[in-house]
Amino acid sequence: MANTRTRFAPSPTGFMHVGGVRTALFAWLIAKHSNGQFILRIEDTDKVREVEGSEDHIMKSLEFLNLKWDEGPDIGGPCMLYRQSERLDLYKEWAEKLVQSGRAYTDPYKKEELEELRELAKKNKKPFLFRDHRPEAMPMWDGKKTLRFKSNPKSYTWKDEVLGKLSTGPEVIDDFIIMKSDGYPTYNFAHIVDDYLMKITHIVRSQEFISSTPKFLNLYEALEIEHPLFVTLPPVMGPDGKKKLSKRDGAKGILDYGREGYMPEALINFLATLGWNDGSTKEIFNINELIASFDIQRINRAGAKFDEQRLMWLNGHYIRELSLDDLFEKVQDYWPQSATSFENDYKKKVLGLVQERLKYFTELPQLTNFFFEELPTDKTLIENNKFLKDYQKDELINLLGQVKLSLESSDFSVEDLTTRLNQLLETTNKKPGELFSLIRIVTTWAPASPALADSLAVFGKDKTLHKLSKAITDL
RNA sequence: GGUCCUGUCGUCUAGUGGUUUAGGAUAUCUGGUUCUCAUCCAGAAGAUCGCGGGUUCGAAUCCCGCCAGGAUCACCA
Repeated sequence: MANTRTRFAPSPTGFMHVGGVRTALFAWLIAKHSNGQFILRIEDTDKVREVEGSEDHIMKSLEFLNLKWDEGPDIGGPCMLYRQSERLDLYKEWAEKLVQSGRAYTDPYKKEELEELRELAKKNKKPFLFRDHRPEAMPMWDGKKTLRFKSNPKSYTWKDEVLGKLSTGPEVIDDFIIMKSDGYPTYNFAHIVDDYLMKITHIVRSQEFISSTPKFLNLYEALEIEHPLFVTLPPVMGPDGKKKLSKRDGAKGILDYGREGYMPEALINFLATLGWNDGSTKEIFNINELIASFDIQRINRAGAKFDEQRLMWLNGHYIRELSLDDLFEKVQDYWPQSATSFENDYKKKVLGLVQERLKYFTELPQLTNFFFEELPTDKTLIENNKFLKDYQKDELINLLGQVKLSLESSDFSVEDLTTRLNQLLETTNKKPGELFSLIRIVTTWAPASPALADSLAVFGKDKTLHKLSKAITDL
């Protein structure tokens, strides 16, 4: 087998959502698994739909996941140019070949004429085929008019590396446009020429291209070139699990997930197992394990839903595996506003307490804000607490008074706080559910917080005592 | 409508004729970890393997039919 070369060939027509990135990842993994090359090619042949900044977004998305391309428009490579708009001469040259061999002809129809023919076919409930209307006289192609491929309709059976044997009849093959009137090639033509010239061995793309594969096969034949292996990926489904994920249903870009605090490692792990598995019960794969075990034969056929729940679990897993210092580095832009004036040491202690409950970084403020600011007194937290709801105000104040008295002589180490809290259980004759709940609530005024002694130790003596005093007055 | 693809717990999936009373993960629920949330541990519930025929001693696995969902039929990729 030749040196494996795969490509990711997006068109710069807007921001790329996670489904596109999944295609890129699979192509990248196939290349890297065989020690081959991964090529980035920009298919910018549609000047009308082109959106400024798309190419940048595509590159940033891949870079975020650390999917490096070996050849591409920014770094070049043996094929020189990796933007289709820069390769127009090549397409013209190849189109000329087809014209000369009688396999391409100038399309004489006006847009309205075609519309009419289509309408007519629809009226007669017959499928429209352009080849039924091939012009008698074929005008010379001057490189500026629309050029159509003269197809040779026939049945095809071909092999897809994922889907296996696929076949269709001649009715799906028609004369299609290969060069547009603006001088640009269509995707249908350009990608075939480029894949050949760039020595691509595997075409990795998703299922929407299955139905056009027969006409590609027809074109490969006319061009007298061999086609690469077809690797058809199952679709990525949206939240309803039925339709393909799309921007309209709120599909996000990979950089959006990055901004929300999802780690590249988690996203890669998630995307890789969306339509692929290694056959074992292994769920967690780092990038090297993926490269080593990725196998085209184990790509699934059925569509897989993009399930954010699962992504969240994976991200939480990767966050927990991080060292505190590494995590601290990564979350530095995600602290609540109120944390700005605090020392790094203090923030690090807080982070240590919430690391195991963090699922993604933008959750950080709601998990930690009470360590940096005083949340408003919320008596419903006490009224709705199953242990505290029947207590009289006086009792609560009395308990807090005892707590304050004991903690005044604590050194606020976790050990000493734990000892004193346990002693208080005995002296007050209360259950942990009652006493600890009360202290936790009045020192944080948050619905949830880390373990009590740990939290108080981070607060420190002054703040804790202040909070207790304030609670005694406020209640 | 034509053509093609797909169909196993809610979700991601294992399974390619017989250690399958269909396994794992996630999500959900319960219990434990001196309070909450989370982690971790233990456990529960959850799939008549899309449906109906057939082949076979035996089928999620092979064959046929049907159904459902999806993709595609552009001077878009």
